[in-house]
Amino acid sequence: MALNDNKAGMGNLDKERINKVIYEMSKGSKYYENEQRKEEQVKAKIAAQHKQIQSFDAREIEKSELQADAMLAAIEEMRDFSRTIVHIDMDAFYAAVEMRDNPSLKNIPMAVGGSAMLSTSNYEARRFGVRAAMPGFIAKKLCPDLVIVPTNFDKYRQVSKDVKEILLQYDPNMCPMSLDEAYLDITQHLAERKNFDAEQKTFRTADGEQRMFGIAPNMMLAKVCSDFNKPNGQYLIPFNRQAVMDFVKDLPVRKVCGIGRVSCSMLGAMGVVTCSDLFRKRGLLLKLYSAISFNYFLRVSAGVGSTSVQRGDDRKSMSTERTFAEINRPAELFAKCYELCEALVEDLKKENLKGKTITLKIKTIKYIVRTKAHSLLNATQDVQLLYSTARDLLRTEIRLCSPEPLRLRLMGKSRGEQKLPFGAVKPKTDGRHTLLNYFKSPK
DNA sequence: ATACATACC
DNA sequence: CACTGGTATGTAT
Repeated sequence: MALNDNKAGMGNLDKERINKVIYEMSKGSKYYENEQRKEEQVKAKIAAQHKQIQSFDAREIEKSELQADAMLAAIEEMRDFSRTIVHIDMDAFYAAVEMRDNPSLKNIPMAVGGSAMLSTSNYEARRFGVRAAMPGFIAKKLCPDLVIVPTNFDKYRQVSKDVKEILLQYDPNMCPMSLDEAYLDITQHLAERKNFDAEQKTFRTADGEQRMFGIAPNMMLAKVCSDFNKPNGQYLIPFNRQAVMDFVKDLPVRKVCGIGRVSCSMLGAMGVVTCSDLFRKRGLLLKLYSAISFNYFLRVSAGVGSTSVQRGDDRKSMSTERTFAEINRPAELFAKCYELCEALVEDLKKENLKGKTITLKIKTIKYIVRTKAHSLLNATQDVQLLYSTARDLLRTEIRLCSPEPLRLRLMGKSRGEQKLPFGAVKPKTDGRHTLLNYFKSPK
């Protein structure tokens, strides 16, 4: 429940005061109670892990270490310095666009979002501890002069599109991860530019946005780099093994994309804080984690990541969800359910897609989240069929609750991709957490 | 296949 | 007045 200071712009602020304000605003709320419940769950997981660790003997761990070393040798084989990968990240993107369009916002603390939730904040606001994913009303407590500008996605989409146009000149296979970040493989671009100084690569865009670059031999490292030297900095990891190992040596695992708050505490509980700790504890980690996770940890410890920048295949799911003031009367719950089906179908039709697995997501006023899914025999984009499926799932939930009412604050629908029958399996060069990837046959 | 958790922006 | 919304993926059953 404390301030997340993993990100940039939070260097010299009064964390203690900020955390106190956040706590005062949150404590006693249903939200806070749920967060505490979740924290307890994580603690339980750590305790279970601890118990498991105590059941291992030293010889087992040594054996696992040897096995891990063999895996590491295979990873080392795949180490590749032939590509130059760039990760670009538009700093405080939404806020930057708003400041561009209204310069009077430039020198005052400002954030984009609403009183319920902020998407991002400018650097003035960050000085007060105001940051992305913070509710606006808490931000206002931290910084009473904060100006909150409503989100204007269409505008950000347009700017994002303009920037992508430019990036495409550097890499036609450029891979956007969101409106404000992308990976590029500029190997080809560099080869075509003679006398190009690798240490002085710069991108020029006409938009005036600030942006960060990470330049490295792979995507994992490039992403970490782009977070260095904020704001508007760039950071390059030299293309040799020693430089990579030096970089990774003291790098906190939390900085690595894919290792979040929970994984970080689980690892921390066994003394793994930096990437080199992942190597140090490889014997133990092999025994504790799945093959997928362990392989990923080993790669991180070696500073090895994907070198293939390419857009993913088709989308795998599409969803719509909405938060609202409590609803508990069945008639209203069903009406909301129908409304969401309509909204989802509208989105499906925009992309001419159908769904096979319908998932109903609900969040109670205590913030408990439940999902119920049902797979149809055939994919559909028909509102009535979607609704009748979702309605049945909702009815079951209402009955399970009764005679108490089902008291909700959120409802959502999603549709899972129709599984295509003729998928071939191909080995994936990398993947954050996956070893295998499924090829989808074209529609 | 289903449910739930984690992670990312 | 008030703690999002969208997508992917891992883990467990």
